[in-house]
Amino acid sequence: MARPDSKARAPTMMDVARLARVSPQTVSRVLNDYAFIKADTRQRVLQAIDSLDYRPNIAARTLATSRSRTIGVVATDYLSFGPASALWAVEQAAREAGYAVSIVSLPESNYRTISDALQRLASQAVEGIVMIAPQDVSASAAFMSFDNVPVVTLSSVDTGEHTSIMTDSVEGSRLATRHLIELGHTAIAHVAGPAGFTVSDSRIHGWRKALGEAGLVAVEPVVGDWSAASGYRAGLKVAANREFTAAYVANDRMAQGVLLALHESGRRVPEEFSVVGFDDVPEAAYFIPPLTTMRQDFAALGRRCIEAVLVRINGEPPLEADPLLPVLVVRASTARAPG
Amino acid sequence: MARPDSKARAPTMMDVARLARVSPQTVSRVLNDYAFIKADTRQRVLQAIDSLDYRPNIAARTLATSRSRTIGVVATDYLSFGPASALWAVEQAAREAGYAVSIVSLPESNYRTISDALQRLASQAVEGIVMIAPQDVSASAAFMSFDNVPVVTLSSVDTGEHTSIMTDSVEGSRLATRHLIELGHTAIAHVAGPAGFTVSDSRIHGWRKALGEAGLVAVEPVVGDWSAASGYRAGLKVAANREFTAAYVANDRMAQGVLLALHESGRRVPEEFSVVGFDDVPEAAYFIPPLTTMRQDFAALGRRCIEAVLVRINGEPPLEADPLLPVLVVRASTARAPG
DNA sequence: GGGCAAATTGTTTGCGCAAACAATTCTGAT
DNA sequence: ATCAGAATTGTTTGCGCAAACAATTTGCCC
Repeated sequence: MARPDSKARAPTMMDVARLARVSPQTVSRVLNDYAFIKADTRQRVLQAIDSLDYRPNIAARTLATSRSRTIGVVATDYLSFGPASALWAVEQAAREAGYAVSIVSLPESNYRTISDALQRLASQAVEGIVMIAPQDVSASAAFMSFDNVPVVTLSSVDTGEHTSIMTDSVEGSRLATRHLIELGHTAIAHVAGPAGFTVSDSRIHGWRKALGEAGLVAVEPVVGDWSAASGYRAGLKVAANREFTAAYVANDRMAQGVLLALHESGRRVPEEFSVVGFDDVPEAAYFIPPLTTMRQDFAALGRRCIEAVLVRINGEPPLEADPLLPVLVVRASTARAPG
Repeated sequence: MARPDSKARAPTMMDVARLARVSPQTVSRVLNDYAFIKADTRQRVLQAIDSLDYRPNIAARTLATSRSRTIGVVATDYLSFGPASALWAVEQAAREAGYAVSIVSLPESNYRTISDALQRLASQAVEGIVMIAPQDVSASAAFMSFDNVPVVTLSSVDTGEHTSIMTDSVEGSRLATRHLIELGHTAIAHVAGPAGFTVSDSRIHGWRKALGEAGLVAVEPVVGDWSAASGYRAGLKVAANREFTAAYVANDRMAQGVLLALHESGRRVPEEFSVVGFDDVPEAAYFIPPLTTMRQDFAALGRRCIEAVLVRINGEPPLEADPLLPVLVVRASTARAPG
C-alpha cells in the first residue's frame, strides 16, 4: 500500500503548480479542459498531477462554483426489483453525465420525512433531485419549497407542476386484462396494490376499463400491499370464489403469493385458472408455472429521470415525456378459459 | 410554492448574523451546539435562521473543517435482495450517525472500475467507504492506496488488512446440509454460485464439511450464476441424476429455478426431493413449495458496516466482528428422504 | 516590420464556513 | 469591594478552488 505520508495533508493545486512551474490557475485550466493551453504546459501539469497523485478537492470546487455536480435521490423503497433497478439506472446515468449521486432513503414516507430528506439534500447543494416515490404523499411533497432545485418524480402522478416519469399503468392494466378476456375469461378478479399508491388506482382503472369495453362486470378488487404474503392472502379469497377463472394481479410479487394460494386450494394453473402479473421481475419466468406479466422497463425510467433533471438543471424547458408503455409477456400461467 | 427570490443567492451565515445582531461566528456556534451561548442569543439566532430559511452550506463547512460527513458506498449489485437490504441498512445507519451517503455502483467489477470508483469517492473527500462487493477482485481492490480513507467490505474474505463484515457461509452451509442429512438424505447435490465469489467457495466448503462429517461423498457441485435462470438449468441436471434425493442450493433465487426444474421433471418436492436454499428472501415462504432456507440478516450486516467505518473514522482500533451466523428456517421444501 | 487579434499564462479576489485567538462580561469566593 | 476564573461574544484568518481581470506572448496580415 502506497501511503507515503499518512499524516500529511493531500496535495493541492498549489503543490501541483509549483512542481509544474506554472500558476495554480493554469492547473485549474488543465483540469477543466480549457482550450488555450500549450501542449507542453499541459503535459507538465498532467505529469505533476500524476506524480503527486493529486485529486481536486470537490468541496472547494463546489464552494467556488456553487455547482456541486451532485444529484440527490430520495427513495422510499428500493428493496423491490422495480425501484432498485430504477435507482441503479439513475446512478449509472448520473455518473455518465458527470454527476455524483447522494441518496436518502425513507423508512416511512410522510410529509415530514420527505421534507427532511429534501432539506438535507438541498443543504448538500444538490443540483437536482430524483424522487423514487410511488406514494401519493410524495407527489405532493415534491412541491415543497426549498430553493430552486428541480425535482423529478418517478412513477407517480403527472401533476403538470413538476416532471414525472412513469409507466402507463392504466394502459398496461388494460392490455393485461384484455389478454385474459381474449382467452375467453369472463370472471376476472383483480388483486390491487394498497391505497395511497397512485399506481394502485391506475391499475384498478385499467382493469375496469378493459372489462367495461368487453361488457363484463367488475367486482371489488382484493387489496394487497405488494408483498407475496398479501398476495397469498388475497389468492385464498379469490380461490374461494369458484366463479373466477382468472386474476389480474397488480405486481409479480403478489402474483407469486396468489399462485401458491391457488396451488394449495387445488386450482390448477393455467388449466383451471389464469394469472397475469405486472413488472416482469427476473424470477417471473421461473414461477410455477412461469408467469404471464406486463414487462416494465425500469432502467429506461431511471435514465429518463436523469435526462429530465439535467434538462431542468441546464435551464431548458421541462421535458415532455410520454409514459412508457409496458409490454405483455405471455408465459404458462395463462390459457383459454375452462369449459 | 414559496420561492421568494428565485434569482437571489441563498442566505449565508452573514445574513443570519446581521438579522440576529451577532457575529457570524456566534451563528456558527449555535449551529454546532457550542455550550457557552446565552439562551437569549441562541434564541435570536435560531429565529433568524428560521425566518431566513437558512441552511448551512455543506461544501463550505467541508472545506473549512476538511470533514465531509459523508460515507461512500461502492456497490457492484443491489438488484438482489441481499445487497439491496444491506445498502438500505447502511444508508439508515449512516444517516442516524449524521453522515450522508454517496453511492457509486459498478456495472462490472474489475480492478479498474473499482479503482475508479474509489478515486471518485476519495475526491469527494468521503470519510469512509463501505464496499458491498462480494467478488474476489473487490477484496483485493480494497487495498489500493488512495489517501487514508478507511474501507470496510461487506460479505467478502477476511483478509485482516481491512475490516470485513460477513455472514458465516461455511457454517451456514454446514447447517443447511446437516438438516438434509438428519432427514435421512445421503445423496445431496449442491448448486453453487459462480467462480470469483468468495461465498461460492465458502458454501461449497460448508456443504463438503457436513457431508464429510456424516461420512458421505460429495460429487462436483453444479455451478450457477445466482440467477433463477441458472438455477433452472442446474436443476434440470440435478433432476436427471436419479440418485439425488436432495439439493442444497447456494441462494434462494437459484433455488426457485431448481424448484421449477424439478416440477417439470416430475420430481415432487418434498415427497421425492428436498431443497434447501440460502438467504431467506421475503418470497421464499411463497415458493411452491415454501422454501426451507438459511436466513441471513442483511440489515444487521449493513449496520455493522457503518459501525466499523465509524470506529475507524474516529481513529479507534478496528472492530473485531465475528461473522454473523445464519439460522435455519424450515419450510415445506424439505422432508424425510423417500424409501 | 508594425500592428492587431488570438493564444497563453499570471494575479487578485471571494465563495461560506470554522479554527484560533482575542476581548469582554459575568460569577462567586474571598 | 476585589479578583480569579469561567462564561460569552467578537475578529482575523485560511480551507482549495475558479471567476474576473490583467499581462504577456505568438501568429499572421498587409
